[in-house]
Order: sequence, then C-alpha cells, then structure tokens
Amino acid sequence: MERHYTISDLAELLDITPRTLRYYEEVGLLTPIRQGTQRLYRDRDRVRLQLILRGRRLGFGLPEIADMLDLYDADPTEITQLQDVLQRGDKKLHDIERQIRDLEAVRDELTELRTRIAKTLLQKLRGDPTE
Amino acid sequence: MERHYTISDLAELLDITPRTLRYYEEVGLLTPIRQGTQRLYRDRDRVRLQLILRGRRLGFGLPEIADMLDLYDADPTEITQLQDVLQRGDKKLHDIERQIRDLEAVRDELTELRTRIAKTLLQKLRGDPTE
DNA sequence: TTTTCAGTTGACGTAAACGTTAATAAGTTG
DNA sequence: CAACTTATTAACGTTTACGTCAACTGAAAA
Repeated sequence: MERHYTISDLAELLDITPRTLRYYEEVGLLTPIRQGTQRLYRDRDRVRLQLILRGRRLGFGLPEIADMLDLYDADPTEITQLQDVLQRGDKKLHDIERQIRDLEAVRDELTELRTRIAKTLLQKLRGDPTE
Repeated sequence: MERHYTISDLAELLDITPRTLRYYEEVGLLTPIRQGTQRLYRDRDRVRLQLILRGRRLGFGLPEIADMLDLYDADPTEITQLQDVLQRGDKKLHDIERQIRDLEAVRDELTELRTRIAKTLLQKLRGDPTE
C-alpha cells in the first residue's frame, strides 16, 4: 500500500525544509500530486528525492542531477534515442570514475598524513630525545 | 630552479581566469609574492592551486578546501595541536570514505542501467519479435 | 463560529564564487 | 616619447539554491 507524505512529513523525514521541496518542484525535479491545493508526496517521490539529496552531497548541481535522473526515467522507443541515452550515460560514467579516482587520491594523501602525524605524536608522548 | 608565473601564465596553464586567482588570494587560499605591484606565482603556489582545483571538481566549497590544506600546512609543536589535527583529519577521512561509497553506488547504478539499455538496443537492432 | 494550524503563492533577501567594467599604473615596443 | 599591452584595485553585477516574510486559504479544534 502506498505511503503518502505531506510536505512537512517528507521534509522532516529527510531533514530538509519545505521550501526546498517547493523549489525542487519549481525546477521540475519533483512532481507531487495535489489534493486540492496541497501537495501529496508518494513513495516514488521520496525515492527520487533521496537520489537528489545524494547527488547534492556529492557536489552535483541541480541541473546535472536532473540530467542523471532523466537517464533513468527515459524509456525511449526510438533506436536513436536509446543510442543517445547510452552515450550520455557512458559520459557520466566516465566523469564519475574520474571523480572516484580523485577522491581515492585525496583519501590516500590524508591517510598518509595521518600516519605521519600519529608517529610524531607518539614520539612526543614518549619524550623523544630529538625534541 | 624555481619557475615563476605571472597571473595570466598560471591562469592559462590551469584554464582558469586571473579573477579566480585574485579571489583565491583574497580569501587566503593563495599568497603569491609581489614584484613591485605585480603578483608572482611560484611552483608551490601552482601545486597548491592544483589541489584547490581538484577540491573544487570534487564539489567541496572553498572554506572546506582551506580546512584540508591547513591540515597539510600545520606543523604543530604542541601535543594538543597534533591531537587536534589528527582528529580533524580523521573526520575528513570519514566524510571522504562515505563520499566514495556514494559515488561507487552511483557508478554501479549507471553501469546496470547501461547493460539494460544495451540489451534493449540489441533486441531492437535484431528486430526482436516482442517489439 | 472563531481561533488556530498547516499549507499555499508570490516576492524579495542572501551567501558563495566568481564575471565584468572602470579607472589607473607600470613596463615595452615602434 | 607615444601607443600598446598587461597588470592593479575597487566596485558593482550574476547565478545557484535556497531562506525569509507577507498575505491568503482551507480544514480542524475549541
């Protein structure tokens, strides 16, 4: 059975403000149904929203996030459209793989730094002669 | 021997504008030396700048990038300072590991999507009966 | 029925990260 | 030396992603 959320329900659940939800609708990222004048969010809206928020955490802009969501939504009939989605998906995939490598580099550098500092700290704590 | 760059040299080299370099100086991310009134960027400025740009590509804000660069620059004498750097570094490391996992999730989803679309495409091209 | 409460639509405000323009100075080239 | 060229500071403009506030609308509770 379908769960429904009011705007503040969903906002509270995912720790954002109602304003954010209205804005995402304004830019076409979400399309909740209306019950009279009020918005009603279904489960698929929540899932979509969670994808948006993950994208935001990763530093993507909203248009870029919209692009990626479009990749999923598109259920194209035309072969050329399929090929297009395939191409755009591959490009994004490429970007993301690069981003992962960059992040792994940062992680490794931080890890190395950590080891160095921990070593220095141990020497200090032991009362090393070189100090 | 030390390489020097004028502001437009460095901007061109890393495909940004001089304005960006002046701005990064304004917020304390870079500190080029002065030759009279003009800025001169040394190799360490370039390296630092490349770290900044990588951070930007990864979606970090400039203050956050400044924090991370501080971790490297800090060469603390006090034990408490060392412990502080260690703590902050660990926190960042944690964030980054989460970000890597998020990105890997996105990558996997895109990869799966790719396979599905490629399959559909092949069926269409073969002139599948279900169409 | 009268608050009251959550929700609605504008509309303007804001912070970050620069872009753009103006006015000026300092080398460098013909 | 005049004319460029490249640099400088200062200041205002711009976009993104909302925050904030005002005025209004239903629905529900007292």
